[in-house]
Amino acid sequence: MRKTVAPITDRQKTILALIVREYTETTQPVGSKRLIDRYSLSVSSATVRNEMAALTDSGYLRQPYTSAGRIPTEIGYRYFVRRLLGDTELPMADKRLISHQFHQAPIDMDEWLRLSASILAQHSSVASLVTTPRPERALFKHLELISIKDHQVLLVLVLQGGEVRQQMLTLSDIWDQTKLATTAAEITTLCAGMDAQDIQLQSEQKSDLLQDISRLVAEMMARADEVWTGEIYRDGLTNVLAQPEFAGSEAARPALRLLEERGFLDEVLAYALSPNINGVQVMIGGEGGWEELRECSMVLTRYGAPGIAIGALGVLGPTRMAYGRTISTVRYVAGLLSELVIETFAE
Amino acid sequence: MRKTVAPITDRQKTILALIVREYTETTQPVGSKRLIDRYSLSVSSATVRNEMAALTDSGYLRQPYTSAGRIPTEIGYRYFVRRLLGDTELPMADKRLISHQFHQAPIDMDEWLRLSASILAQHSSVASLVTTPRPERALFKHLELISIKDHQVLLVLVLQGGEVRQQMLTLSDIWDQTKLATTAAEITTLCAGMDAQDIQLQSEQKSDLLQDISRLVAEMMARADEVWTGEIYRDGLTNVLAQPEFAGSEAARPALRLLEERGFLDEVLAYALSPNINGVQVMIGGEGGWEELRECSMVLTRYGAPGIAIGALGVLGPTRMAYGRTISTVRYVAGLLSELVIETFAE
DNA sequence: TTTAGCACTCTCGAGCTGAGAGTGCTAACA
DNA sequence: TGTTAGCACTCTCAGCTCGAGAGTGCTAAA
Repeated sequence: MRKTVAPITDRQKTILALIVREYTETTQPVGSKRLIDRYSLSVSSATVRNEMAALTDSGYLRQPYTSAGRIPTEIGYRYFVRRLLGDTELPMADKRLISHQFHQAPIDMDEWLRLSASILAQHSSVASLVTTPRPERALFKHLELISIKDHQVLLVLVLQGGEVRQQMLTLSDIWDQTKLATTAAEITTLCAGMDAQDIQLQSEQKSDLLQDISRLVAEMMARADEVWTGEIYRDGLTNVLAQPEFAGSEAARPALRLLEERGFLDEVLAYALSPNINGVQVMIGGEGGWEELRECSMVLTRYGAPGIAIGALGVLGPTRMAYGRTISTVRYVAGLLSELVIETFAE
Repeated sequence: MRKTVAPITDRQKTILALIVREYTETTQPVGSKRLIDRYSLSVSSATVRNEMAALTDSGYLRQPYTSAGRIPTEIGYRYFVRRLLGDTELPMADKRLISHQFHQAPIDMDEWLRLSASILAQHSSVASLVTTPRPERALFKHLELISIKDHQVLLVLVLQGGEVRQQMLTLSDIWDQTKLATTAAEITTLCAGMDAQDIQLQSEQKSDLLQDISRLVAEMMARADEVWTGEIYRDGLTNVLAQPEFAGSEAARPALRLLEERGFLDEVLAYALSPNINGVQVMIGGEGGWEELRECSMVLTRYGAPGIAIGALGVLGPTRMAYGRTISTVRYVAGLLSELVIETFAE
């Protein structure tokens, strides 16, 4: 037997895993008797009790009150997810179901994202979160200037990957549509494939309208790199409220409130999208440092393809959530969306 | 004394109004004693009791249980809102506060709408709902075709008013960017200012690429008329949960669930936008026929300017809501947004 | 028509209680 | 030395009673 950081025997691992499983199913503190009744263990309840006492000492379990059953602590959940859970695959039946829903939807990225959020929410009874995909770095594709009225001009900027950004602007002089079109075409040719910085540099050598516009374009692209102005699809917020541990309590409200706040979402998304993070991330009990999420966990991942377009998706639910199922669902949906992104945006 | 449809004396009106007011403030059934204690009435509690009994018989009030105080019925609320409330103005201080928040925000319609939702939610402690503005009927402004890769073409359609719609399409033949640009310019010239139907008709006289594209454009515009693909900004969903009558109960969940459902939102918006409806609409206790909203009310209105662009905004809260304050807030925010729409979109 | 008085009704929270679940400890056992 | 049976003990929870309090409707007098 090798030493680990947290000394925990194999039997204790088994018991911890069973308690997590039982607790996520029943929402009730798990006692030694119930455990051996339901999982035909080859030891007696007294032995289980000893092991449970040991796990409690080590911090993996806790008792809500003296002489009640045990429930996992955050540490317990973390150990379970990172060491005991392994890589669970979504059952074939579920995969087929989800894939079917995907392929009968209309061919429209918006609809796919909405659907993804809905599937995640329903499949795991949690709140879900899906962003639009976009290139890691905004690259210029096309510019259009459309005269609206007098000094008012609509600037339509198309980025590589097909993201469209528009902005209304007021020019100091009046230009006719022909002049605007020529300018737009000129910039389109000059800036093809450039990023915000390149365009910024280049704009300094120009003059007049050309300079103003291309500087503005650079600004818009810089903003596109920083702030996620894309839509964020949410679903199943009320699922969280339906969880028994939140019934009749106020505990879920701050967590849901967080999902309405742009600042929080931006931080979470920035984390999920940071390039040094790979695979599905699980944040248990507000690990990230949000007090409001104490009784919640998040399962997050990136989707898409580097160099083409990436987005983030994830799920927020009670700490007591079916991690195996949720993680594999998140992973599977991310996989499907990645395929769609590649199909749609591949250059 | 003249006969009315609902025979109700002036004193009964006063008492009904006071009960609504007191109940919305305290969330407690209102008794005769409390009423005369707090509002120095010139009659005794016994008289009030008699009037309350009469109002109960007529259906304006009800008792949650025998010998408790009274609370307004839906009928009571409706009578209050339509006959007793009058046109309340938002206090000057509130107006200034809101207007200030508006004018220090960045000049961007998206931000304004988000802000409106946030203001509505905070100001009345309810859930809010704000749509993007758009023309009553989609009118063609400009078309752009951008070659993405091989057969893939990005179609960018600009509608009058500046709404931008994009769609990726796959053509059977490969066309270079020059040809695409020429085609787009041609359609832009031919279809300027037309609506979906005109373009549909006209497309029949053309051939090939021109016909395919303009037919597609007509389709997109027809869809723009029917379905609200614009964003819907929501805020304050958790405010509703914070209301005491929903604390520890499941009653608010179905109502919030409804706000996540596109079908419901489309119906509500269609109602708020229907041209024969004017001013602020109040729907009390799920008047529209949604069972889930039994304990909720909605305050809805249209904003914008006919012929330019219109949108809808509103609020969902408990039946026991501060109608005066809410209605005037909704009206005021709609007014501000209308101004912004006119400034931004005026032709 | 209004009012004072009064008996009556109902809720709500506090306090009590027994059942039940689960524990930790001890001592016997393999 | 690890495992197990037995047992006394602890704590929650649902159900109960009960009295205070709020509010009513009725009656009879002003």
